Amino acid sequence: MTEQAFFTLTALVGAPRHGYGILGEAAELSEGRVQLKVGTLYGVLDRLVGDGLVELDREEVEQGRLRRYYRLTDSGGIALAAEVERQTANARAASDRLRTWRPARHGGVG
Amino acid sequence: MTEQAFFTLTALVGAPRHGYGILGEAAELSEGRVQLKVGTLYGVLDRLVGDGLVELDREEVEQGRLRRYYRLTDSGGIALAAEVERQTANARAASDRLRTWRPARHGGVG
DNA sequence: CAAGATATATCGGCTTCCGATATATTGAGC
DNA sequence: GCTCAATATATCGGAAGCCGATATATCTTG
Repeated sequence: MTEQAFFTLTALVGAPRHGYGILGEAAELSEGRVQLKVGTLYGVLDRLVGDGLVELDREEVEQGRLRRYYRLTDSGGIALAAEVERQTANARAASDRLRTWRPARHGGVG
Repeated sequence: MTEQAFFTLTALVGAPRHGYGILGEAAELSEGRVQLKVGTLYGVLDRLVGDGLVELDREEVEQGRLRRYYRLTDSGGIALAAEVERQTANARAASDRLRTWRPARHGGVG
């Protein structure tokens, strides 16, 4: 799963959101480590819908502008939870190794 | 940073390794969640060397076969540590949200 | 000689990312 | 009315990156 898909799914946890709203939500929950660009978003959404991880919730017209809301599916929630565990395990594996690593040294004992 | 680059850097923490050895090491430390394929490895290594995150350590001839050992640079270690923090933060953000999510429900209160 | 493991390296197809672009509405400033 | 910016959806093309296939070469097993 790509980081963009990961943030899209996370943005949809709890409440359906429309495309443009996902951008802002992803930026917020990543605290500036934003990865989602408008040129990426709709391709990601199409793929997630195709994979059954996300589905269309409803369409609204707000102040003349169309809003297409998407919703996380059960599969999407499960896939996201699995990805969280995977990333946590990966980060821990690297973190454990880094504890024994000394900066500015190569093989030195310090 | 891609997951393949992440595992390559992690495999090089602590001791220099040659390309083929990185494959096995990455498979071990990911406990089967292996991402690194032989067709990916050398492209990843070239990019990491180009970015200064990894450098050539030495070349050996073991039983007639060339072994090219790579070593993590200081920049590489710092970049890996930053990536670990990033992924940990991402996983936590998603995890926090998922705690409030109920499977097999859409808007239900349970 | 053939097959499999080790070891490096390249190629092409595919997926994905993302800036640019297009379309359309609302609101602010002149 | 016109321009600029924000909101909102959508597509296109270049670029990056992944990975199966392929090539080369050695050693071991049969």
